Amino acid sequence: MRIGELAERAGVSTRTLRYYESLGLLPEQRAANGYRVYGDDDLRLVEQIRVLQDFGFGLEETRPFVECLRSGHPTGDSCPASISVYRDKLAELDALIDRLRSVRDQVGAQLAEAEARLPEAPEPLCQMEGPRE
Amino acid sequence: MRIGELAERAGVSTRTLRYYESLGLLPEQRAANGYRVYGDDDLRLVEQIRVLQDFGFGLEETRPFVECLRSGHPTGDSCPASISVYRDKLAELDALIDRLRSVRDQVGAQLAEAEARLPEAPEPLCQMEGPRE
DNA sequence: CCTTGCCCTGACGTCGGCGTCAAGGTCTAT
DNA sequence: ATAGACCTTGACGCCGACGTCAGGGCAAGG
Repeated sequence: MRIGELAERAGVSTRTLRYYESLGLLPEQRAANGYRVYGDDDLRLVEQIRVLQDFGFGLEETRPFVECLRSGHPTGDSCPASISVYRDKLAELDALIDRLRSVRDQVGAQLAEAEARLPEAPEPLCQMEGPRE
Repeated sequence: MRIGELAERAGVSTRTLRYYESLGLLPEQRAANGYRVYGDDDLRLVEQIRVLQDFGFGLEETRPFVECLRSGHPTGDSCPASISVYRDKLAELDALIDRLRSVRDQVGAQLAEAEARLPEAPEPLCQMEGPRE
């Protein structure tokens, strides 16, 4: 399989695949004419990367998972290094969520306060009261 | 007050203040020698920007608040445009928090699953059982 | 031969919020 | 007069994950 097919099957651009390769996430296998050549296992690598990216992982954080897969393990998280990244991410997420909730509450309070100070025309579409015609 | 003093009082760099000015967030008042000149009300502008930034607002989102203050209102959120930004931000925060919670749960589930598949040496510091010496 | 469709490398652009350096002007104190 | 502390503009650098363009090669069909 060449890069275009892998890109389509994985739902990413060829540019993205070349970028992953430049980071060492994808192998550099080439055909005689210089074209990149991939197998089904490489599709699995890209899928693993995408799943983690959807979770908000940076590409560097996907590296342990990718290397785990490439070393023959059945899943990317079959290795201690991947587990460790999971744990770090969980802690990071918890901290972030807490911060965001705090911010949310503060913004909510500010909004309520500001609305209370500005109790003007919530419905500018109200009717005129003058005589009709 | 010149830019260095305002920067120190506001707890930001002079570069930051010039950047704000380039965005039109701060006024462009100059002394005869070309130096920027600020008043206490400008300190309030910067403080307003900083508070909102800590909440995760982008600089463009602080603009309504800044303009509200500059137009003479007692607080930056005394204007409808600011209220509107508050509302948008609240919705954005709620959506983000929901997404993050979902991700957190998924990552947590993946972690649990991976740990279950890899039930090896949780405590590598366990004692050896061979004969001593 | 020519087009079409794939592939290649290299390099600049994007977004936000500045940091940092360069090269110079201004004001104050000694 | 000169040092030192302040100020000015201009411009490049950074981070991440690519998008996009330029300029060219390879392979197959008509």
